[in-house]
Amino acid sequence: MAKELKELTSRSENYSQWYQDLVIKADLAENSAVRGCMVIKPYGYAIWEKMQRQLDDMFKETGHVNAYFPLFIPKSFLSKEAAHVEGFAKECAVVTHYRLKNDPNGGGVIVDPDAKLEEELIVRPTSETIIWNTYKNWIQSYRDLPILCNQWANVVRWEMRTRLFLRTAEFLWQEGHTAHATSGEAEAEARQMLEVYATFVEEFMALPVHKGVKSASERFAGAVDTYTIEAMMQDGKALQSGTSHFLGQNFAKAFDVTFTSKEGKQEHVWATSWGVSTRLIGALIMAHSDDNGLVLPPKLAPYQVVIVPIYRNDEQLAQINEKVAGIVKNLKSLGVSVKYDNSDNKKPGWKFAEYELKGVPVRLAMGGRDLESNTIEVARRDTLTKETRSCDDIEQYIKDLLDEIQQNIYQKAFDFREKTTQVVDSYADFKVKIEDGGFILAHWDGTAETEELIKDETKATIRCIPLEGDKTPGVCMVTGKPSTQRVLFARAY
RNA sequence: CGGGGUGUAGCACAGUCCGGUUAGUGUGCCUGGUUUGGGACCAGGAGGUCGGGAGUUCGAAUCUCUCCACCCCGACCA
Repeated sequence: MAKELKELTSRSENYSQWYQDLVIKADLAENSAVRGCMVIKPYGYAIWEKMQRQLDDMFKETGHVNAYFPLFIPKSFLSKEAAHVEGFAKECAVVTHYRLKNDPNGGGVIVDPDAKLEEELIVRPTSETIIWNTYKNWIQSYRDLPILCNQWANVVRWEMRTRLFLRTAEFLWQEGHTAHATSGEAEAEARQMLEVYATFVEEFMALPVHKGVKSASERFAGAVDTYTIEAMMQDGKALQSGTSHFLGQNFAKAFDVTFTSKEGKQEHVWATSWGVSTRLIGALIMAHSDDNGLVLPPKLAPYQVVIVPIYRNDEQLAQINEKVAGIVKNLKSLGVSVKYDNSDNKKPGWKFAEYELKGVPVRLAMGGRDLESNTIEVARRDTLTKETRSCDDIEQYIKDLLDEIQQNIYQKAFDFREKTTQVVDSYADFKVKIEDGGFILAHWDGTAETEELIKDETKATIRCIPLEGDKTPGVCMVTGKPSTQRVLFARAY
């Protein structure tokens, strides 16, 4: 079994340190020379690429197309939607000049004071404003609708405190921005994309989520309704993993985007926006990994299988190379991504530890003994178990095993979530149970005051008002006033 | 932005309180050899603006001021 990894803090010892260590040791990302901004390293970026490819396919399947809008937003645009500016103003990077010059006092380069911009540019924290300013010109008639655009981009939010993947000043994401003729159609779009996100996170990230709607105070700045998927991390804190907003006519009104309806009337356009970010990588890490390192679900692992040869001399290596080549070929033809690591500058033991740390779902090892007996050693990352099997039909076995691992990782996360979800009826009980971590289902009177009180006293927030599950009415655990259904509480990232 | 901590070789750290030879240790790296079924061993070698700047001093990794970065706990947030 794996030796205790040097320098990887255990989860029980210090969960955030474990997370931090893991991101670095598994070579996913590192802090950069720029405050709050990370360098995503090749292995981490490979995971993002897998996520992107899958999500992009799902967006295309639901009728969306990709486009690209500017990084910079004129300052005046941001202030057109009152709630929006209120929500983002405090965390915007601002471009004020367009030129540098040599310091006449010899101190390198300085900002040229003569190159001040007439109007400052905001580095986008999100693109609703620049996009709706653009859509204004694209939309005249109901025939121009719907517009179903997505963009893959980077955005900047000047956060006070950052953590690799979970919260960085710059992050990568996709943002969908759609325009519709009717409220119902926009609402359906927002709900559809929430489903797309939930499907992606559950099926590919192997992470169960609660779908729901945000309370007013947790709503996106400028939205009428914010839909969310909420996942549970191993330390008992919830992570908002994707959001889809029904924006009503707020942005259409702010940017004066109207169309002529079939009936010949001028109407404001209805909108949605929806996004997921590199934060998902943080969720992936925190949900499944263990004290030995990453555990990646096969569907998102940069490579699903790694093969390590064990040999005493060049002749034996040549024999193993030949034997493994056939297996690699067959695995690839079954659609399995595989890396054969026969590099001579690392020892097998080192490779075992390394790929375990990097979360490769299946590791195969072939040595002299296996050559003799036509066998191969199969090691699972999720259970850390090993078995020796015949090479006959090993490829199909591996393919099936990958499905099983995907399922097992999901099941483990699901069981954990269920185990850590509690139903609570009294506020006194809530205050006790919230200390256990996990989700709490409780009745709430629907007011911001009660929500605020709970947050102040317990640090727990309403993650969402679930769309599915028990809808039985009751009474608020704090005020005793009527409640239409239980809502989902947790402490959150 | 408030409180706390850290910054010395690629990485992890000691040395700082109490200023004084040539700044150490582990690991990693390079060379040679032996090894290879869970992070190998021996021998030799290279590698440092002690986070940046200013100051005190005959002398600063060490004292003072200042700036910067990172981590932890808060407030804010995807």
